[in-house]
Amino acid sequence: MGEETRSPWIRDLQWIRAGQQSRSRKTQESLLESAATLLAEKGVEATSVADVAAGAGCSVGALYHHFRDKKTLLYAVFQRMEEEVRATTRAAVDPARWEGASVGDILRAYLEFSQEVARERPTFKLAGLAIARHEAALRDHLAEFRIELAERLTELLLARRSEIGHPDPPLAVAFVLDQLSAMLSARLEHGEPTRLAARSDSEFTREALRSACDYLQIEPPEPGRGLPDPNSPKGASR
Amino acid sequence: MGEETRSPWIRDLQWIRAGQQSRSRKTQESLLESAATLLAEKGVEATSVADVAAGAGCSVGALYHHFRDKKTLLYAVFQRMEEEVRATTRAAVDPARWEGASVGDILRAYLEFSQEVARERPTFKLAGLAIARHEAALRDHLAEFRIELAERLTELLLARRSEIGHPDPPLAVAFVLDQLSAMLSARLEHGEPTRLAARSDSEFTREALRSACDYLQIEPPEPGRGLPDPNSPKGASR
DNA sequence: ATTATCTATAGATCTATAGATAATGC
DNA sequence: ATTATCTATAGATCTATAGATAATGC
Repeated sequence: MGEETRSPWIRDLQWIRAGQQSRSRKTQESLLESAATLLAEKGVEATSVADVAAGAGCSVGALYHHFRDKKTLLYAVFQRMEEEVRATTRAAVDPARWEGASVGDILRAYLEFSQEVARERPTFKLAGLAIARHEAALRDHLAEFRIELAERLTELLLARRSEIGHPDPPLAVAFVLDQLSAMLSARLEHGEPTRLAARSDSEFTREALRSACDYLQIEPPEPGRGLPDPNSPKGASR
Repeated sequence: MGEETRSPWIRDLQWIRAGQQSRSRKTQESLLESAATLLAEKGVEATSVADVAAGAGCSVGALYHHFRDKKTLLYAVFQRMEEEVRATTRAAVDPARWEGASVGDILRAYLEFSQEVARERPTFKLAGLAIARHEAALRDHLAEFRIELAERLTELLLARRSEIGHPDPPLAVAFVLDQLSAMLSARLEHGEPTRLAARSDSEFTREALRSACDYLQIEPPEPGRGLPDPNSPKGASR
C-alpha cells in the first residue's frame, strides 16, 4: 500500500488492520457496507457497533479486530466515500477537458454531473455526510474540498468572463456557484420539502440553467452538448 | 384547562407541569433556556438531561418534576421556537398586507424577513432545527409548515402572474421559491462554506433579487418598498 | 503458528425514579 | 399541606477488551 499518499487528517487514526487471509478482507468489506447503510439511514449516534457487526453478520469482537475503535470505522467509511467522489471530480475540473466550452456548457455539466454522482452511490455519499456532520475534523476537511472545487470552477468560468454580461463577473460567478450548490444540496442531500422535488432531473437542470444564464447574461448552451464522460479523459494519448 | 387549540402532534406529550409557585416558573424557564442553548450547540444526542439541569442551575430531579421525560422537554423547546416564528410569518403572508405590491417587492420582503428572523433569536431557531432533525414527527410538522408557507407565497405571486415574462409562471414561481429557500437555508442554517458567506446581507439580498427578477423576467422592485425595513441597500452599484 | 472470530463482561454513560428535605402559600 | 427541589441509585445502553475457540496457510 502507498502509505505516503495518506491524507494528514487521517494520519493518527489509520489503524485498519490489513488482513492476511481472504475471509478477513470479506469481513472488512461487509463491515464497511453495513456501517455505510446504517449510518446513511440513522446517523452516527443511533448506529451502535453492535448494529454494524450484526448487519455484517459477524461479532463485535471481529469488528474490533479490524478497526481500533468506532471513530476509526467512521473515518474509513468517510474515506471510501471521499475517494470515490474526489477522483471523478478532480478529473472533471481539469481545464484541458473544457477547451472550447462556453460558460453555459460548464454549468450544465456541473449540474448533470452532481446529480449523477449523488444518484450513483447514494448510500456511501449520505453516510459520508452523516459522518461529517458528527466529526468536526471531517466536516472541515469536506468544507475544504468543496471550497477547492468551487475555486477550480470559478477559474474555469472567469477564464470566460468576456461571455458574461453581468457588470461584476467575479461576484456573479460566486453567486451562481453558491446558488447551484445550495439547490443541489437541498435536492440531493437534505431531502427538504422542495416544490420541485416531484419534477424530473432534466426539468430541474433546464430551469436552473436558464436561471443562471439569465442572471449572468450569457448565451444558453446548445441543447445537444451533454456531460463528457469523466472516466474517459480527452487527452488519452501518451 | 380547556385548551383545545393544542396541535395534534403534541397531544400525547404535553405533560409540562404548570407550576403553582413563582420559583417553579423561573426554574422551568431556566430549563428551557439551558436546553435551547445546549441543543443549538451540540444537538440532541450530545445533550444530556444532566447537562441541561446543570446549565439551568438545578438538579435532574427538578427537571423531571417539570417535564415527564427528555422527549417532552425537546417538544417544549421546539414548540416555543415554532410559536415565535409562526405568529410573525402568518402575519407576513396575509394578502391584505401586499395590496399594490409587485412580485419583486414580495420577493425582496421574503429575503429580508427570513434573514431578520434567523438573526433575531438564533439560539431557539437552531435548537428547533436540531430537534426536528432528530424527531421524525417534528421534522414532518416543520416540513408541513414550510409547504404551507410556500403555498401562500405562491398564491401571492401567481396573483401577479401578468408581471411575469417567463413562459411558464407556475413552474417559474416554484423554481424561484425553491431557489431562494435553498440559498437562505445554506446561508442561515447549515453554515456551509459558501463563497458569499463573507458578503453582507444586503449584497446577498441584492444579487438574489437580481437573479430572481432576471429569471422571472419582471421589473426589479424600487429600493424602498415592501417590508418595514431598516437597512435597504440604496442602489449600490456603480 | 498465526490470524480471525466468538462469547462474555467490565466500565462508562445516560435516562428516569424513589425517597428524603426544603420552600411556599393557605 | 402542598409543591418544588435535592441526593442517590436502579436499570438500560453502548464502547471496548480479555480470553477462549475456530480457521487459515506455511
